[in-house]
Amino acid sequence: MEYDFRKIEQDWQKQWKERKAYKVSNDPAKPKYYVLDMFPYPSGAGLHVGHPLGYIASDIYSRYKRLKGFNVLHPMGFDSFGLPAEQYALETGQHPAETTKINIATFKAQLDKIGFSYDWDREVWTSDPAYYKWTQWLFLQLFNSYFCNTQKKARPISDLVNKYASKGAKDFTAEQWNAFSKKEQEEILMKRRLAFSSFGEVNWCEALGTVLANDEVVNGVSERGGHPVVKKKMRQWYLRITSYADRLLEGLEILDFSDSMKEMQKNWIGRSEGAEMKFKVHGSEFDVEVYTTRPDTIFGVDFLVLAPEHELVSKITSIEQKQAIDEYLSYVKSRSDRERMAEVKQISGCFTGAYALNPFDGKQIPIWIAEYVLAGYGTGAIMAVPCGDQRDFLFAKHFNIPITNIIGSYYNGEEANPTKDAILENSGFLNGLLMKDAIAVANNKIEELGIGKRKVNYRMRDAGFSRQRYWGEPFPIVWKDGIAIPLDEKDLPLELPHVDKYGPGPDGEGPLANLTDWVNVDLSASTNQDLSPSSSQDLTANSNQDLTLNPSPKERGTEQHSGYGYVTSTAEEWKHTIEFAKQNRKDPTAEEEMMWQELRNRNIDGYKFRRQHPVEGYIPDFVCLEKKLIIEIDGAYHTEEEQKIFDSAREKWLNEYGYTMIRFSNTEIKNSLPNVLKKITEELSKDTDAEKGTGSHSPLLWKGAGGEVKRETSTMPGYAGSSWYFLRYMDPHNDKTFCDRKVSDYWNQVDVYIGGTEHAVGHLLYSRMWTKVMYDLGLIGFDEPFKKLVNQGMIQGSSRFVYRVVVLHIGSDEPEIIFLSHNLYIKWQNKELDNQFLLSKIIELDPHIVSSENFEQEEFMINPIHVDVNIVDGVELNIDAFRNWKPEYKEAVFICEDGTLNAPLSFGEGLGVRSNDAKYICGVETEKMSKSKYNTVNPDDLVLKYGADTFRMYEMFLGPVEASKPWDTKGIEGVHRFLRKLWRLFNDEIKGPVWTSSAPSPLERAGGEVTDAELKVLHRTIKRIEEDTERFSFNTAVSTFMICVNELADIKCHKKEILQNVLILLTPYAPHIAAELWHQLGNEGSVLDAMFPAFDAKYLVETSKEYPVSINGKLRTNLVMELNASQEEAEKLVLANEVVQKWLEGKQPKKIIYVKGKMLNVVI
RNA sequence: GCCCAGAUGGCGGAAUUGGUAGACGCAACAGACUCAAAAUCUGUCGUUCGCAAGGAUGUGCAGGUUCGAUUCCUGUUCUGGGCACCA
Repeated sequence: MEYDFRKIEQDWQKQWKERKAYKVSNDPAKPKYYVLDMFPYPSGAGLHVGHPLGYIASDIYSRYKRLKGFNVLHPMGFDSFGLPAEQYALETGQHPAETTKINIATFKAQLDKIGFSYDWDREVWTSDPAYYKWTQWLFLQLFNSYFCNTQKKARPISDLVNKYASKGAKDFTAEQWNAFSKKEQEEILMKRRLAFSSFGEVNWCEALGTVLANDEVVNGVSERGGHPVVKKKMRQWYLRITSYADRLLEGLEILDFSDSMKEMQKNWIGRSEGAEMKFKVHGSEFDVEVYTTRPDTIFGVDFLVLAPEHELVSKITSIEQKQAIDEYLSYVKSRSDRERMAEVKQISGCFTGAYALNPFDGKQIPIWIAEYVLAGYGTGAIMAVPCGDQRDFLFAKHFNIPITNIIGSYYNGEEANPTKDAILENSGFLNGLLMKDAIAVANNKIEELGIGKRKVNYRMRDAGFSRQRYWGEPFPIVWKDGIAIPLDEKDLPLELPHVDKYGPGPDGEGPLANLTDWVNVDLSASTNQDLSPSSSQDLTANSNQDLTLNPSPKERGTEQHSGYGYVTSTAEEWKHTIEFAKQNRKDPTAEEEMMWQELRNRNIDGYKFRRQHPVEGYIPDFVCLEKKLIIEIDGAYHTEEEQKIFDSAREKWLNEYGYTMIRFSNTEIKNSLPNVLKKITEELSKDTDAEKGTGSHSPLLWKGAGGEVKRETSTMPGYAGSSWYFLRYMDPHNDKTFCDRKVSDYWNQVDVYIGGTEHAVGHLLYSRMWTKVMYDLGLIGFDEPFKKLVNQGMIQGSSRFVYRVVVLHIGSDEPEIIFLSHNLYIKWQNKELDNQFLLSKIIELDPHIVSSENFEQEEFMINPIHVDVNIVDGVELNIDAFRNWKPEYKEAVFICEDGTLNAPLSFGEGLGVRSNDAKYICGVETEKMSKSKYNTVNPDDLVLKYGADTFRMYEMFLGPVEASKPWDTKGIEGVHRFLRKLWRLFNDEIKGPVWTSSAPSPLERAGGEVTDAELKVLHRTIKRIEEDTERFSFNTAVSTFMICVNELADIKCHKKEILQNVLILLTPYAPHIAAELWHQLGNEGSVLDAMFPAFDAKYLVETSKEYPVSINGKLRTNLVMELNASQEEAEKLVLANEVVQKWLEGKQPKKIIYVKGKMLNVVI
């Protein structure tokens, strides 16, 4: 009987499905074990052999745990929101929901063929509304929580509100709090929420009108189209992960993650201890605050460096340096942080013309700006100590800044020395101190003088949580009066509306912004009638403050508000504003009217202006929204001192939102209108909207500021759904809560989590943070999601090449398509093979070609071309398959390894294969697996050809799970042979089963009593398989199985008592064949639930051993003796040994080392 | 640039606390069976000297510790991975 794996696998898969063999119940009576894979993103390309590696490993482990008696949760689902589906939709117009569905179906079909033990009843998709309802709900928990710095944990924001209302805070009293407008209160609360909204920089591409991900930006231009990309500030959502920095760091210590993984996370969090310190700017009111980890070097500071984006840059730059600084800023603008970090060696910077004063000795220190200082870290400014920091050193050298040496001979003038072991010199009160000790002394002094304080900094920043994209979870947030209001829980899920176009919305918003009907929330339709933040209902928001609202020049009042002059924020105020705007339009001054006629009629440079159009709570005279240019005409109303203050406050406010303001006097309008228009044109041509300033127009605040209720149009990023999915598997169908607490208490942490290293800092950190928040809020009972993490390595592609010979300027019309075999190509490259050889081959192919006179002068080029790895057997090309591969290769001619030609029959006789040795050998290179390199291998093909069991075992046999390795299909035969050999222990391929249930007794069936030798093989195998499986060493486990089967075959063991135990061991690895043979043996129950055989050491006990005997550490011979021989006995035997005697040459050994059970070493 | 991991035959890899380097498999070679092929089985298989017995040498490179180092230490070269809008 043959091993018909196709039938066997189909039958068993069908049976398991029908019997729900993988159904998992939440059974608290049994011990639990949770094995989880990182769920895949269902890409359109389907699976290649690299994907299942981790899945097979986890499947083996969970099946193994099941045999060990655990209730094993081993689910699978899909991370089905994401950019590729949206990109595909943009290109093809197909809705992501549709393509996602199709892709998932393909994935599942492919996975099922491999025979995984998933309970598909627990499948989750992140893009399923029933799932993302709870993603949105959890987002709201984050939104409604803050991080309590005393308790170091998340608490409901209502606690904070109560505290503010009763006790106030550092910056305000309870009375002040209660007097704040609702908007002011909300702004303060927003600064504490764990999910919060704020302005942040994004990669903005003007040409595409959209925000781009970092990897969509290459060298400052968009990956698609190559359009310029700049940094732009936009309102974004964030998670306050920085609050959890310390806990995320501490948590690592108890986790069973690889060191490199922990290191990556530590590095990412990037905790550093240091001090913040203020330097006075000479002759100005400003201070530069720097962050340093080395306050001990304070007397070595030779200059300060600000990040180019630092807010002080414009304020302290001297008139002489202004142009240089502006030029430098525009150079910096288009470069991303990553580029800036990548090109550290390129030194650039610019002197601001300003000087700071060293707080200790009053020394004047030049202030520079340079891109090596990043705005986002520390204070965005550093004190540069060239003798101690290499970057500062190079900078100083490059710009000829004198260097102060404070470390004596430790500094050699050639490079900086970051030592902490030097005794300080030239360092005022720190002189004579060891640097290490001086740090604390300096810190104390800084704090004592009140010029700074100790400060812990983190490289990690708060996690950007919004994307201006379509295919993600919509935020359960609406905006009203500039306040973010969460939807009520009963309005969840907020379903992603259907769109027809996937292009960006206006002003850099996502595609959802195009859906006007969806964005504008109809209040009457909402169940959340009052639309107030649910957790701050006890807010005694004082929104009816007696503010004079008119922001127009004419009736501007005198009260200040928010420190900016007037801000229109409440609906009530907004109504007034709009009324005023209308009024103003009807009642323009003569100058305004003149200006309007020009602006409207001229339509300057194609830009459209509006007059009396409300912007950010103000009504400017004229505004070009596209360019964010505001034109104000100073009328008779702007003479008073107070008005001037308001004007500047207003300008400041508007600048923060990215607006530029130019002012003209009425006289200018009347007398020199052409000049005015020229100025406007200049202003318009200056720089684009996007390149402008650090502030920016905020579409969201803007849209929601008008009293209307507008939906948030951003969507959540990919990691939103994946941050908590491991909990949903536990209780996937619960529509009352995200996961019942009882259920999560039972399944608890994921015991083993398997996935790639690419998620080391993204998904894993976010997921850990969410878990901690959920724990703090009492939603779950553990604060780390994954107990143990196993990283599967990448499987690389193994590319194959053919070498095409190209003859330049050949006389013939149609050049022949000729390929040169690999080793000949190498010889040709090394000039060991000349063109004459190639020539002779071409002449052999087509004698007529000789007529071409200049032929001997022709030049040759040989191009390596990727060839489909699937039509290459090892390195030998399947020539016929190649000719059929692509139409242009139909008539391909090969110069084979032995130099003979292989041409298609149509070329005439004598040009076919000349000998058996005429093989075409391909070149090999290891590269990333990708379609374009024709090196992908589809698991389906392999399963079809060899079966799922072979495929599973072969993937494991390739090498350690954690290691990256190239795929090579060739070796799969060996594993397949092993399974067939196993099969033959049970079945004679001709005579049929070795063992049949009709035979009278087990002993007769298989030839007698079980022998010690057989038991020894079995128990050694049990021991090794158990150990190897436990430590995820699946490759050695497979080899153990091979050894076991080889040995059983050698001793001709066909006994049920032995073999059925082997089958149980094998079940996790090759479930189908194990089930089939288990069944053939006449066993009743399922092998899936068999009991893992117990290892008994007594079968492995040995009494004697063949000890290796070394002389001076070099192995010379072996010696059989009692395993537990004493030192004396051993020495006696060793000295009596012939070989040892020979090496001793009559001398006495200096020493005889005897390690019991290991070896013997004679030292001469 | 910074951080991390790795380097063992023709190839994938094994060697679990320092103790017989190369398990297991692929490829290759020789042989058996066969008209032949496939399948299967047997043997050889790091390099090198030698008819052999047996030696020398060998885990990226250069050193060190040790009776003994793939394993520990120092330096060095190379390769792979990561460095926040990625599946």
